[in-house]
Amino acid sequence: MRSRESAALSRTRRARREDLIAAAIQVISQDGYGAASLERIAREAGTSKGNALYHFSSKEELYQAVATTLFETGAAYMAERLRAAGTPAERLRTYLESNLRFITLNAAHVGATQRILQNSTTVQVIEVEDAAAPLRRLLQSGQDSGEFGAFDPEITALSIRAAIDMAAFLFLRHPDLDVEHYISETVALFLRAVQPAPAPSASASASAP
Amino acid sequence: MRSRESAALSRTRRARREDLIAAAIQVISQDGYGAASLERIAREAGTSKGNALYHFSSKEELYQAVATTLFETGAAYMAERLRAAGTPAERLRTYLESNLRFITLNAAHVGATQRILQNSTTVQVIEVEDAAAPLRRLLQSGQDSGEFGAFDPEITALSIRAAIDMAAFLFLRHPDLDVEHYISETVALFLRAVQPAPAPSASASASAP
Amino acid sequence: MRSRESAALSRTRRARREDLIAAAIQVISQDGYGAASLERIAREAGTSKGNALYHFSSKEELYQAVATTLFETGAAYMAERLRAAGTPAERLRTYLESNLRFITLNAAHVGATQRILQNSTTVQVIEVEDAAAPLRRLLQSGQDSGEFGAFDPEITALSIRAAIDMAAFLFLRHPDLDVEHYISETVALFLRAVQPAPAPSASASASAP
Amino acid sequence: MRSRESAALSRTRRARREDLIAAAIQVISQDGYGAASLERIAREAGTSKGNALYHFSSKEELYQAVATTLFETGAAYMAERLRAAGTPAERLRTYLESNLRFITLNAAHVGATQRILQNSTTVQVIEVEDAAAPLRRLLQSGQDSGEFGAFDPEITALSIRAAIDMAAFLFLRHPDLDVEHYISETVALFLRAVQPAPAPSASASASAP
DNA sequence: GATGAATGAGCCTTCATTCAT
DNA sequence: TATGAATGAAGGCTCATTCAT
Repeated sequence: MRSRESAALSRTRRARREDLIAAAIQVISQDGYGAASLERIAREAGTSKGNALYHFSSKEELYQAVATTLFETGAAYMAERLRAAGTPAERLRTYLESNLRFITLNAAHVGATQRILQNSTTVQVIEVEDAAAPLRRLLQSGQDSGEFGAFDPEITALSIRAAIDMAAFLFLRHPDLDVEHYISETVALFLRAVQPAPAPSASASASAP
Repeated sequence: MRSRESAALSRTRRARREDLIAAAIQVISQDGYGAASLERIAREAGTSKGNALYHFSSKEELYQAVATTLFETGAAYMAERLRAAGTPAERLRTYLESNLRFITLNAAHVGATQRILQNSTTVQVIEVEDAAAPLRRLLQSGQDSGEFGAFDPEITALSIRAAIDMAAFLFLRHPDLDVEHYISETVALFLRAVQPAPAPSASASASAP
Repeated sequence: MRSRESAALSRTRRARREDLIAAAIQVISQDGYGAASLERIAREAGTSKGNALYHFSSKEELYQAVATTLFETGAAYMAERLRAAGTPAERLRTYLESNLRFITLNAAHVGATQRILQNSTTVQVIEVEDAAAPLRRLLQSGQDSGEFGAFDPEITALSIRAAIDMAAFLFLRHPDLDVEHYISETVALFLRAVQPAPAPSASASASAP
Repeated sequence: MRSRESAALSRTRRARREDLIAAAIQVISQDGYGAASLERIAREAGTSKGNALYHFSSKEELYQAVATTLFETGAAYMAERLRAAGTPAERLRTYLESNLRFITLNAAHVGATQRILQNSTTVQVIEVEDAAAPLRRLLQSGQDSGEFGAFDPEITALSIRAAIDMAAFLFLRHPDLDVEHYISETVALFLRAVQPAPAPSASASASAP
């Protein structure tokens, strides 16, 4: 006779860890990084501080898990969307859309991880490589093909990354934001920015007759 | 004992406060917000924890002073540059240039203040208004005059602010960055982005034969 | 290591709290209110400052517990003694005797609580009502029945309370005092004081011929 | 031309000390013993912490001065009133009246001194002798002359002292108290208490038929 | 797996005291 | 005399971590 309670008690190791990761995200998002003590997080997860340290040998390790799970799910999410090749402009659109949509779906997780990475000295992201590097290569390929205009791809990549990285806090502060509108506007903004300059022909001045 | 250091001893109250503000910026920039204890900051300023609390009645007040001095100097810096009116495009250029140049000149101060505002619950910036509001109005005036294209000025303003706010950490991480190049590229990027769409001439419609 | 002290280790939460309450009483009685630091109290209880704050969330809460336990035991002690009704004189005798005897049995606890109530701004006693009120009513009932003389029951009650409240420090300073003698003398003193004035007969004026 | 300011600046040493003593009394009475820091007291006296320690070499010395001035003025006040001899009953009346009246006139000073003596380990009162001793001798002389009844003079003296010592806090808590009524009632209370037992006349024995 | 108890380090803050001016 | 500046000790409290059960 396996009671429901026994099912609850036999929670697998993984489930408990996920509870704690979710609790850490929740506490950091709600009360701030500074207020996120192990005691507080464990209580949020419905367990004890001692047990939390049974599943994660240190607080830093729990925070590392928060970051790692985010990058794993994020990478999986975007990998399938970015796989399909296309023109650089299409790939830039897909990159922005998938990034922003993933962030809107995981705003608390993203925001908490950003706080952790900002404040922790030991938590590291696996991809040590500059987060803007893939984007820079994408922009360069667009310039090589003549589809994009002339600009410093490094700096442009950084500006695009800034807009993306800001999104989590934007959505956390304004939960009622129209996500689709925000995404399409941001995509359009940067697509305009990377377009080649219009030929300085008569038609250019024609817009202000 | 230290009677020879009369110069050091005659330090006025203001000088000591400035020392402590500078030390707080330095420690936060160098060792991180979490490592910035009063003891550490006071040592960095060449004084004692007790004396630091003699000049600032609490740690929060010291942090508030870090934020306030930044906004005061920042407002003074940009006020004279933004005073001169001009076309919206010129004003956007000036806004971006003065913001970014001020940040490059005060990267540590800006970065430390951002960390403080993120982590402190009590430190407040005087201008409660949304930091993106003046920018949004600037963009709207450009649209009204027909100089700028059609886009959501709120979202565009947020993206521009994101690029600006990111700059401090960028310069802190990469002190060897070519500041002028970075500024001119960023300005050009967003000026392109707000331009009106080119007239749907033959070359433009060529993409859909 | 300490696995042999299973008795000590199995101490329940309540036992540890009682240890700390007893230690607080001991330290305050012995070294004074000002010297009673949490560190000192915890050492006296055989534990650490951190653990003391694990059992009581603040020093004030520990002090509140010192006061509360005193009033609980005191109320229980006197309730059964005062239950039995009787003439006002008998009830006054019982009130004084039970109060004073309880104090002699708990002099350190009473004295420490008085110091706490004098010095703490937050510790409160449950019975907000004036401590002299029940005594005042007792005196009034004696006057109504004619058993007591004419006097201001409020002021008399205050004087009796003063004698009672002083007792704890008296016994702490003079541990060798004859308790029973002290109690019976104090009872007799105040019983005389509340007696009706003797009839102004010849015999009364005879003492001053 | 001696301006008023110069008069203020040339305050004599004694005047400054008295200011500080008065400020200490005020702060202790108003904010409590625990809140009475040197900084707070000096500010109340209109001077600086450093200057306070110029006039009193330590905080304890200031507190000692608070106690000493009280006992000097108190002794002077009562000496002239107690000088005139009389019957023990008259002297007891005078003792109580002068004590209580002095306390009502100096309630804050008396209360502050009591707090200081309770909390300080070093402040001492000059008359180390038991404060109740003169009273005990007074009571004994009344018993020797047959004017007072049979009771333990030591314990009675302590009860009377308790009523007196409580008076300061009573008046501080209830500033609207009718002082003269309080004094006359208290005097009458203890005069009754020390009277000889009434002769076992018929009316007295009537209570035990 | 899980918990309560316990510890020790570190932090902010208060405060008496010292000292140069 | 008087003050501002500075120091160091001490206190209450938080918290990550350890451990016995």
